[in-house]
Amino acid sequence: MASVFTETIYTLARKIPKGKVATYGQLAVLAGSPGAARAVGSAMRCNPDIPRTPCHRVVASDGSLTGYSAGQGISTKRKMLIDEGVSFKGSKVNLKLSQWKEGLGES
DNA sequence: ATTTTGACTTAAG
DNA sequence: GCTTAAGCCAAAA
Repeated sequence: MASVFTETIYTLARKIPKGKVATYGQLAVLAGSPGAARAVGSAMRCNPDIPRTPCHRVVASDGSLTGYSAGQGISTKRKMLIDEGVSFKGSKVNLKLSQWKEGLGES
């Protein structure tokens, strides 16, 4: 572990509902440090628990699947997202339909 | 404590 | 549309 910031990133990642994805920048804001998108990715790289921290639900601001060295890498990550019901736009995630919105649903 | 790197993001060419 | 450059934040060396 590195710090509470990293821990917050993992917590937020777990809060992402199935079939939805969040961007690094979004998690950074939710973590309390907007602009720390890089730090978020760095923290994810140190991801200690894959099933506990669905880093595959975290994508770039453009919906592009970056990083991820597990399995077949991007291919596996994309497959997992599709399996969860995430809408895809070619090789990228259709953020317009599947980007997670924290707490969206209240009137 | 300082320097380097990195799963990012936005702007410009 | 794709590539290159600069900016930002945090962790690791």
